[in-house]
Amino acid sequence: MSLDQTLSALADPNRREILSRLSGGELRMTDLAAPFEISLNGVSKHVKILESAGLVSRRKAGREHFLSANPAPIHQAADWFDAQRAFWGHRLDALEAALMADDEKGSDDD
Amino acid sequence: MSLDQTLSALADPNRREILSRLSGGELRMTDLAAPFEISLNGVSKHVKILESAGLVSRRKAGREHFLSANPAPIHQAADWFDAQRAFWGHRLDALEAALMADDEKGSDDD
DNA sequence: GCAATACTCAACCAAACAGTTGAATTATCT
DNA sequence: AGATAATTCAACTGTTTGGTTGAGTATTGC
Repeated sequence: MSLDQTLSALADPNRREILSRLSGGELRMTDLAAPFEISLNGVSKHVKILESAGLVSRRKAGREHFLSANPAPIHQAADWFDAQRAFWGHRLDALEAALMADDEKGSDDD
Repeated sequence: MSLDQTLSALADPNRREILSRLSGGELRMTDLAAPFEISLNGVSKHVKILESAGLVSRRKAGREHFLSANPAPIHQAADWFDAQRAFWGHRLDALEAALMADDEKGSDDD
C-alpha cells in the first residue's frame, strides 16, 4: 500500500496490462491470463504482486478466483504526482534551458 | 524516458530523496551524496539510473560533476496518472464495496 | 469414483539491482 | 612535481525479479 509498492507494481507493463484488462470488471484467473504471452503461472505471480500492492483483490468461488481492480492506490499515487508537479512548477529543467539557449542564439543571429 | 523507466526510477526512496535534494538547484556529486547513509558510489549509481530515466542531468566542470533535476518525466507520469484517475473515475473498488456492504448491514440491522 | 479443471506452491534459472570495496582517472592546489 | 580531491570504473556479494516447469490441492462434472 506504500508509494514504493504502488510505483514498482505499476512500473511493469504486464502488470499495467493486467489492470487494464480488469477495468471491465471481475475476471477469472484463467480468462485474465489467456491473452498474455507468458504462462498462467507468470500472470498469477504478477497478480500476487498487484494484490500485495493493494491494486487488485480476489474473490474465491469454488476452484475459481475472481480478480478485480482496486483503483485506490492509483488515486494516491496520482495525488503524489500532482503534488510533485505543483512543486516543480514550470521551473525549467536543464534540457529545456539548453534548448532555449539554442533558440535564442539562433534568433539573435538573425 | 519511458513510463517504465520513470516509475521504476521513482519507486526507490533513495532516488526520490536525491531528486528532492536537487530541488534547490545544482549540487556537486559529493555534496549531494553527503547526507545519505549509503556510500558515495552507491549514490553515484542511483544518479546514473535517474539520469538514464531522464530525471537528472549532469554538467561537468573540471573534476566536479554538477547534478540537476529534470522534472519533465515527472510531468509525463503525472499526466498518465491523471488519465488513469479519470478513467477509473469513482467506480467502487472491491474494498470500498465490501465496506459499504458492511455499513448497510450494520444500519439495516438497527 | 475418476478424470478434468482451476488454481497455488516450490524449485529452479538468468538477469537485474543495491550495495560494497579498491583501483584508476583527471583536475586542482601548493 | 607531488599530494589531495572528485569522480568513475570494475569486480564482487547478496537479494530481488520475471519467468519457467512440475508437482500438489481443491473443486467440479460425468
